[in-house]
Amino acid sequence: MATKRTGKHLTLKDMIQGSGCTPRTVRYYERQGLLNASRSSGGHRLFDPEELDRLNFIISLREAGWSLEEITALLSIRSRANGDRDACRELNAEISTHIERLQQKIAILSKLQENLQETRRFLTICSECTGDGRPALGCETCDRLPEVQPTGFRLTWIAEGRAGKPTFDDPAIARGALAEPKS
Amino acid sequence: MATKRTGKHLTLKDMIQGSGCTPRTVRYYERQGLLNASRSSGGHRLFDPEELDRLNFIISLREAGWSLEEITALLSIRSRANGDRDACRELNAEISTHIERLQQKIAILSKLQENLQETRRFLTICSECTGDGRPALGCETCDRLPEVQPTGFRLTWIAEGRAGKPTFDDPAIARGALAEPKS
DNA sequence: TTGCTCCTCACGTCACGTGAGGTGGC
DNA sequence: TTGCTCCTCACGTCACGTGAGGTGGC
Repeated sequence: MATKRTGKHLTLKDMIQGSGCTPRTVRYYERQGLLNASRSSGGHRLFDPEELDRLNFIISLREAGWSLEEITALLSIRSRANGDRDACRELNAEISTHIERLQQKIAILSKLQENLQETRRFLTICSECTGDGRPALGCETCDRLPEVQPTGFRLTWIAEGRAGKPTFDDPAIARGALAEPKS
Repeated sequence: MATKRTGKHLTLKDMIQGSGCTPRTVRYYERQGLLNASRSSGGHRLFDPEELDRLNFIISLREAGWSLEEITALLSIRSRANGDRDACRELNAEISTHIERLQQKIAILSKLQENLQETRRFLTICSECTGDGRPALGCETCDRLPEVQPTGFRLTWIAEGRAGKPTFDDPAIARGALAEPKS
């Protein structure tokens, strides 16, 4: 990486390139006190290299759903505590609850992932649909589909496809009473 | 679950209890067209049981970082497409990119989780700190800590603990020139 | 000197939160 | 009738986005 340096400092651009976030976000975090920056003679922000690690840490905590206020609190535990013994205990407790929340979130996302993968598998069945064995009222009782269906499939496909309209453009269906204008 | 029913419909309360979100969120989603509701004679919202599944699906997609606009688009692909053949292809593609994004996000959160778990392990070392072998300027060069440290630890502990102040309340340190008022 | 980047207002937006004041329904 | 829940404004907030108009620095 060709990180342009002003002395040993990073510019706004370095921060952007090293984190993938927007300039606005970096400026915002600095104003909120989450990042520290000195200024060049022309007023440009100059960041200590460590601030990039800090930025990336903040970004992943944000991704995990933490608010900026919670992140600020986490980062300032040691400097605001009554001595290091307390700080160590407090930080340990705080991080433990963060880990728990994180595990719950990962569990939710993993479930969603399975749901979507199953949905895709079901759509593969539908992509080979010929219209045979499917009643005129839609896919709801199609005998090519397993009875137990993932929510994603039910909500994006089954529920959106009823209202009595024919589904695939199979001639046997298109000839029926419910034929619709085709594109 | 004692879901109170008005006929076969769910009330706002049922939706709240079945999803864990706030009333405001349910109302907001309905106004945005993400949920459907009929009304009782007194103007209270009545939801079809399927709307609760829809709500929970929306919530997990939100948790995964999707915008309401993206969710709306995903849910309406079939009803807005030029026929089901197209809809099936489009939905499949859309879900595939969603799965990819989701996997990336899960990877980021898993890394963060490891980072925090490692940080906690390091803090355990610090909780047994006696002050021996640690220089007066802080923990930066403490020989009880491995050289390679997780970012979480460096940012919440090391970086917040320098500025030349003594760290643990060890008498040998407290006697030094940099002693601070203790609580 | 030219380009690209940076700067600060200042208003906009997304996804809700939070009262304020009034009504529904067991 | 009493309590609890529901309703609709309407303004607030969090974490930024998006120009507008002007300057810095290789």
